[in-house]
Amino acid sequence: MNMDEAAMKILDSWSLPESMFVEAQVSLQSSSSPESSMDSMCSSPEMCFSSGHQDNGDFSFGLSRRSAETSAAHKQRKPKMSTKRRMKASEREKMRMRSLAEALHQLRDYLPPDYSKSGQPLTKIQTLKYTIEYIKNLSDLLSRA
DNA sequence: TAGGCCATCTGGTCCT
DNA sequence: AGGACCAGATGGCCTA
Repeated sequence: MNMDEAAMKILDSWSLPESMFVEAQVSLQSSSSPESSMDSMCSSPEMCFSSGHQDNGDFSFGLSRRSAETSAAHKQRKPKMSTKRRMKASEREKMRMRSLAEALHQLRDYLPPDYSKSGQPLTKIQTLKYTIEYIKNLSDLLSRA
């Protein structure tokens, strides 16, 4: 396989300006002002995004480390959080997940269009997987240069 | 209609 | 004590 071709392919799509970083930071900031932004951005879950779908999910991380702990913990109940504290925690969690989603959306913009051939936007998982692949390709390229 | 994706809520642990 | 993080549950939307 011709390395120059590969290089051109990758580098051609590596055309996002630095301003993307600025934009990213601005939007992250704007989405992190708690009360004000919380429902202006998404008054309901469905309003937020409904991105395209194309599953390919053979994702098997070792994610079950807590199952044993939690089942044990169920037996020894902690006193419940106060409603106020629970609500605050929910808000924070919502913001945290939104900034995560926002970051993923931005990350998606950095991937070459080749990765979304279907014309539909990449899912979160696809974005992560393709990003890994993309970085691998770039590293490979650099190491051979 | 089933299945995938997503946002949100919740209760748990860990850390400061 | 309270914030951050995590994972399971839930319900809505969308597409094949």
